[in-house]
Amino acid sequence: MKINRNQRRRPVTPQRKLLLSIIQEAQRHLDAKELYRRAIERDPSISLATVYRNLRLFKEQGLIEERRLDETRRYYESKRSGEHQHLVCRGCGHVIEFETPLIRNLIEEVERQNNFLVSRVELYLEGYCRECREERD
Amino acid sequence: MKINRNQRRRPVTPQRKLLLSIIQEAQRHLDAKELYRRAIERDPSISLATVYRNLRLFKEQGLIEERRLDETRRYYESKRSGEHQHLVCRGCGHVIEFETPLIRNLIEEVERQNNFLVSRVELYLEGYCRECREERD
DNA sequence: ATAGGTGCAAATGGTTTGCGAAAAC
DNA sequence: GTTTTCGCAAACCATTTGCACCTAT
Repeated sequence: MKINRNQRRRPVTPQRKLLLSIIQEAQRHLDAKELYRRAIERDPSISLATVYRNLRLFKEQGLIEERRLDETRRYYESKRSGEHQHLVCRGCGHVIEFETPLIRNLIEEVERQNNFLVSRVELYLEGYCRECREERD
Repeated sequence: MKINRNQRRRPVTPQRKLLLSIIQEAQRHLDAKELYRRAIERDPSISLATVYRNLRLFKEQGLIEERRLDETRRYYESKRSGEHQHLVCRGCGHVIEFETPLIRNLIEEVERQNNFLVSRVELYLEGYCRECREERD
């Protein structure tokens, strides 16, 4: 049986421990630079390349999720149990997470209609939150 | 009254005509390089910078839609009437477009629950098409 | 006449990679 | 002792931009 990249032996390095714990403690989604900034406070010699390499590894191992919340960067967050999606305000940039059971129905319908097996779902909604709508008066 | 960028006078240049007609005739989503390749066949002196500048303009004017169908590039397509989403096969890379009324319900629920006004929807589904599933035997 | 567009080449910015030294197992 | 990772600097690649010239109105 072929052993794929994700199942290979993976040494536990201090850098990996540090990065993963920062991601898990974080309240918000982090991009690579922000993760690097936080990591450097605890290990000043860590490099940005290591951050990128390990983000890729964690993603392949299914430990974190990658999201695109704007046009430029990729954001990461620790993988949690509930499937959730994001709502981004064009006014203040605030990111709201939400869950809805309706998305499962939708996926089932799409799978049936297209004879497709869905393995990844990313729903991105953009608009205006209440505060930003009220401000526009 | 302030005139915003999208309402300013916009000369019709041969480059713009060419680019827009290529996008409208295209069956598939095009990225900037592919659009450039096709444009150069009809106007060998057109530049990639002009392609990018006009893609941005067309997008701001609402003539085309921008989508992310993979991790690297941005893809563009002519804006059509029906709201539709994309299903991308991880096996063969094939892109299936679909529509479903369920997504409107979903958005209404999300708007109600979060007191949010949604202005852009992007649902990205990834998985395996029938052919690619059958091949894995 | 003039605001706006074009082509070119250089810059930008997020991400990836080659390499020799160092660490994990 | 062998395999994998690390830090560094350079490379990559899609996209953007400064500039001098050109074109649509």
